[in-house]
Amino acid sequence: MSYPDVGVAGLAELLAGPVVPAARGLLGCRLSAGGVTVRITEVEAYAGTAGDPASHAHRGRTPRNAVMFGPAGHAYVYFTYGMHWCVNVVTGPEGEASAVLLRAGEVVEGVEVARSRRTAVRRDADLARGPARLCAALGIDRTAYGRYLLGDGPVRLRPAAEPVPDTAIAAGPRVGVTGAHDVPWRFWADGEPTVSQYRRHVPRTRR
DNA sequence: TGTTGGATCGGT
DNA sequence: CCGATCCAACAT
Repeated sequence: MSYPDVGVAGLAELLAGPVVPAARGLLGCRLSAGGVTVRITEVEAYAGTAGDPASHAHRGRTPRNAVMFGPAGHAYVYFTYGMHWCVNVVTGPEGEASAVLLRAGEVVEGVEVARSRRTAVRRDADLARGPARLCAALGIDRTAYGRYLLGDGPVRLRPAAEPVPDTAIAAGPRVGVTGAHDVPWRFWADGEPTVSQYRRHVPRTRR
């Protein structure tokens, strides 16, 4: 199965631009890896060093976030909470370090494979409902770090078969971030059962 | 070299 | 609500 080059080129152009339109445009796009394809239903935009305290690139370039400073269309994969992987699509021009976190998706191909990686799941809608669950369903880990997503590699991002219309996109504060609660940079396809549950960030007091 | 807490999840 | 479980980032 292949997609028209013109669609991929259009997506590349979108990702090379400002992060908020890129985030909105990623809704409905398809991400394939490890024998599973998801239709993206929820994302979050992160600005680079440009005053976004929630961004992993906020304090400048480090080995972990280095790929964010490169060209758009590459995967920024990070490990968190000692056990989970999450994936972002790098956006904007080189040096800007903006990215879009893929928070949730609907599994549209490879449901059985996804289920084999997510054995605790009951409903199909929960297979990729949450950023770490999405990576688990697709088998994405550190080996996907820095990969270009619009080529013929093992992790592929493709344009939406049916783009999510602007009127069907809801927005709200980002999940799990310590500050910037007033910035509505979480976007989701309204009414989708695959969208992750909103949890306000609660700092831990003890360990 | 040591300390701290995180763009989470699943079970209770 | 809590515990799991690693490691990046920063302080010393």
